Amino acid sequence: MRHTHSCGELTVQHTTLTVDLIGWVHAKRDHGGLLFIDLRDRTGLIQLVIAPQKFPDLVNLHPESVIEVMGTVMLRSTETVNNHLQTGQIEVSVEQAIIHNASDVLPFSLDESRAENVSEETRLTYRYLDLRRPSNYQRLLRRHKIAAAVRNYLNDNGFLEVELPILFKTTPEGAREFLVPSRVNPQQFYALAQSPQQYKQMLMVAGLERYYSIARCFRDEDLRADRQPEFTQIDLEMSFIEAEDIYNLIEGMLRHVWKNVLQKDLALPLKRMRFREAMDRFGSDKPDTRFVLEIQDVTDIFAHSAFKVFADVVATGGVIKAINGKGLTDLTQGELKALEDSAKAMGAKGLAFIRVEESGWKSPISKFFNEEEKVALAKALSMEVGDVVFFAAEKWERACTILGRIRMDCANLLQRRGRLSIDGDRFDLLWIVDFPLLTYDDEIGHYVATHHPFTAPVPEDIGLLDSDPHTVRGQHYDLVMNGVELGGGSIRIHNCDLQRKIFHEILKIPREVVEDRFGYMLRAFRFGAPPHGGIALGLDRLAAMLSATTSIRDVIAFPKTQRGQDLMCQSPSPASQKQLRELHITFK
RNA sequence: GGGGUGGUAGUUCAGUUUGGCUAGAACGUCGGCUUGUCACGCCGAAGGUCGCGGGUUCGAGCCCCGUCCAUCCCGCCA
Repeated sequence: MRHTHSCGELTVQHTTLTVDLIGWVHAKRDHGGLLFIDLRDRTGLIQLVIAPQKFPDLVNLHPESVIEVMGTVMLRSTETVNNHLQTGQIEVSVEQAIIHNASDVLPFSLDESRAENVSEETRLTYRYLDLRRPSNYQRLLRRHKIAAAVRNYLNDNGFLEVELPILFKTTPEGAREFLVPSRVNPQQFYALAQSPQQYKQMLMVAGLERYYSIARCFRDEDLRADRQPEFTQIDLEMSFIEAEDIYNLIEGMLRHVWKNVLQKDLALPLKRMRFREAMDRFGSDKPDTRFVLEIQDVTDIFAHSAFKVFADVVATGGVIKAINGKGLTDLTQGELKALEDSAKAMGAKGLAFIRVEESGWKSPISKFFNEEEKVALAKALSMEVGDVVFFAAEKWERACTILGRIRMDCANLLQRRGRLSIDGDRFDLLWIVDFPLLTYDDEIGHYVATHHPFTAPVPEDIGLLDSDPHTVRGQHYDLVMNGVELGGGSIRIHNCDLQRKIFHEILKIPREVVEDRFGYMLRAFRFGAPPHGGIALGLDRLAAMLSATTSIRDVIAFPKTQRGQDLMCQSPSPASQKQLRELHITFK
């Protein structure tokens, strides 16, 4: 390498030294008889002092040009020291300069305060420029450190890193897949792996005992702020273990990451919460427990109410849930409307409410309540003047999720009013456990796997598979942080007969489909399959949250837009007729 | 597949409510000046397919219909 130092590493100790630096022109200040250039590389900035008459070419350079300079490190005079700059006590007096690449005028400013506001569309089109911003570099650096800490920890705990195939086969259940036509097998397709799930289970049968990979996964579903068509999982699987072993391992791994990346101690063990409790109290299977605002069940109060709407719901097996938006009686009409829209988006018909004001309750429904009901309700929800209470009267799960959404909306409103503050570096981690193994799907008329069909039932519930399938608990666990699902895993089925029963009798997958898609797996389970289980954590989400950003696009080098396009290289793009012919693809 | 928000100069936005003069501002760019700045400063100039297509109108950035793109959410994500 030709340069002697990085820009950011220079200090007063280098004074009088002759150095060779190379980097980008971060900023240029032309004073006519004197020229300043801030030279930048990934380590930081250093001010160059230049006599413009000696280097006329430097005067007309655009920012982001790449130059190399040789010069002497000088101590700045006290009145010219810049305390905002790491290297602000020194500067380099330039004696020689080479322009390696004069930049065109930039399509947008890379100045942090301005670039933040530039549309993502523009920034993604010129992603290689956007990534030059120090904040973006820091995010990729942090992601790298997380991955490195994870690898170190797992390596030290007896894990083998194994790369598993990305070209897999289509599976009947699960997410929509990307199909890849096979040239040498006409009319046959691979599917890009949604996850290494089945391969890693085969590794356990193969006797590896402990496997991990930082695995790329592909799902052809619609995108969100925290969803990309390709994403990365910290994927691992272990043999001869129980759920407790996974909790211990992952908690240790997280502590290692927190220590190495954030220089913080993570308090262990992590809390655990049953699925049922998470739904009842927070209206979500990924509860944000950083603030209270809990949901209350008021079904009993209104079981025999004169208010027909509530009584009817209870009579048909539904529940009445309520949440107290503490101190939000100053809701504007617009905010109330927005809450109503939220509720409707979650499947509610409307959003009943009570405003608790000095003059009494203001509500479209409270006139139907009798005194006894009002007293009980006020007590159950600790209603005080200034509060607003919202209701959901629905089937249990829907009532929970509606108010779960309202809870998050209320928290946002309270934050905007400055009445609720959530510490930016607070991380509430917890395990969600005791999920139901199966969920009944009304549309198709039978049960589907709540997570995936390989999840083992809790042993003492296996007998209920035939009689009460909905009560069977799965040995599944989700890891949740600040209301975001960081990952999930389970103890797997390793018994051929049980796996077959789940496929055939419970999930009603036709016999020939099972044979075609999972036949190899069932066969493997007849040759000494060890008890095993594992987990997958979303690296993108983890990196995003540890970088204090809500969009995983911020921690992915080259993310795709909501329509799955890469704006920089313009993919996807049409294929040539020749390629299509070779792949045996014809369009009508 | 559905709903919300947005698209005006290179960038970020105002202008759309109530259709009406040559569509503005800041930053950037270009030219000039400037030896201690670090968001340098001062003077001047250029820069527009108002996303695209159609319609209404004497007249459309603004109203109507369609469409494309971005983004957020619902569905979906075993």
